Amino acid sequence: MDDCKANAALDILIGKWKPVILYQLGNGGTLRFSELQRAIPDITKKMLTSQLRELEYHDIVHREIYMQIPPKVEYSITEYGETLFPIIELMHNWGQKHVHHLEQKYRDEADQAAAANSRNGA
Amino acid sequence: MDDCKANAALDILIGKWKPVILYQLGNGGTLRFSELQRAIPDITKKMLTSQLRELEYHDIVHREIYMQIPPKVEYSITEYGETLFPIIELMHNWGQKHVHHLEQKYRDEADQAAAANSRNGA
DNA sequence: CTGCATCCAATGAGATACTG
DNA sequence: CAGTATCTCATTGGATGCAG
Repeated sequence: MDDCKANAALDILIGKWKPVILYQLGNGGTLRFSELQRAIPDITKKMLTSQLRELEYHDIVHREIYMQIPPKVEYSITEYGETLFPIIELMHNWGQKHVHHLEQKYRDEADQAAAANSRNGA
Repeated sequence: MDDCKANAALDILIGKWKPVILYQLGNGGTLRFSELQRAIPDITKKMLTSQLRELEYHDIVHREIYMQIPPKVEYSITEYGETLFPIIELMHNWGQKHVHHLEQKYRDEADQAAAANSRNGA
């Protein structure tokens, strides 16, 4: 058979901001919408909303709405969502080594945006 | 520190066909361009080429060119590329469970909604 | 404060035809 | 056989403004 089930996991992580959001929530515990926005300065409201909705759909994050004025909404990782973290950590560690590996291989070449981005983030 | 290094790993797997290609190569060992194409019927030559090039750039697959007529090119996983497989397998297993998890979640919710409806005399 | 609607730019992906 | 070139369409991401 094919390995397309890996795509199921991939789908959840794909999206420019999903890993960062997951990191923030896995770290800060429960965060409000505005706190997330402050923690990830470059994200727009639209993106934050849509990415959160997708994660919510997949039962990775929980959305708690407080019916009050002004509105207050809190996001947190679900218990189920925690099971995703070992994978993220594995990817994180591998990715870290990989950056070195590529650097070594292409020492003199200016490399592409993808690798450059992850370096700039550090 | 942030988790953006996970993106480095993610970048490699992202792309509609990368996981399938990796699966085929991790499985069939060394394959020619045309063999890959036959193994993945829906892929176009363009996509196959571009995805392979990206994987090659990241040193995940090796491209062996035989200078002859007709041309012959063989692709295989590099030793380094092998180190990526534990991650893929983890994602695969998780993804498999996740499909069930989602099915159950949304089936249960549908059931509850149905039950609620009949209670309301709808 | 949280989030939706709209409009727009950039990228990804597919179809088809051509080449050494 | 193993690609490249070009064109088109779909999806994603981003900026801005409005609304409850």
